[in-house]
Amino acid sequence: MSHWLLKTEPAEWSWENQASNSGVSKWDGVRNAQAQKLMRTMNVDDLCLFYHTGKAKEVVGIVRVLKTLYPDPSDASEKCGMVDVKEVCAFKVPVTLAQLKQEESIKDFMLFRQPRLSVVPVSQDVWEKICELGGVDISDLSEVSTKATRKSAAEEVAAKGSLDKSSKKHKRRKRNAS
DNA sequence: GCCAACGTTGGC
DNA sequence: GCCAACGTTGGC
Repeated sequence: MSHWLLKTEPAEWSWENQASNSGVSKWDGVRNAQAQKLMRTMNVDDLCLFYHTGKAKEVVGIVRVLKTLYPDPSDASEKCGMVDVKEVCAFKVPVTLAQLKQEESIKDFMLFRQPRLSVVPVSQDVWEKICELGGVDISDLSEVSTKATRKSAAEEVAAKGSLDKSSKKHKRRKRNAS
């Protein structure tokens, strides 16, 4: 499984927006060729850091890839694709870019070297570090992921109730309020 | 197919 | 608001 960082300008699409609609959304509007190439390699259940650019400049939560790349109808050239993502959890504490830049252990994070790229690969080291800083328990995430992998994402959504029932240890995730 | 000029992104 | 770093466009 791979990890990613997805950037968004909160004025256009924020974590609060993501949390609505059962936390599910299309990640459309990506036009950059390199970002498209990276998105193409995303797999179902890959986990992504949800990053606010602009004034905020901080990682605020985690989303999971629900559907791999498919055509983005908002692209007139019909060449660009998009993925579907679903909210996994919010960070207990947002992790700022300034904070990350001070971390000696993740100096080679691609986010620093290519600040304009809106889809950034995240190494395991960086993933663990950022989740730790955000107050998120990674083992809790792998439980969700492993379970989801057994069924396709579509099935998971459809069979949500039965999944909940059949899993003794299942921890109920926070439903989006608002 | 090169490259200058221009546009865009996003950190500072 | 500025500017560095890219990306894109279009003339040649």
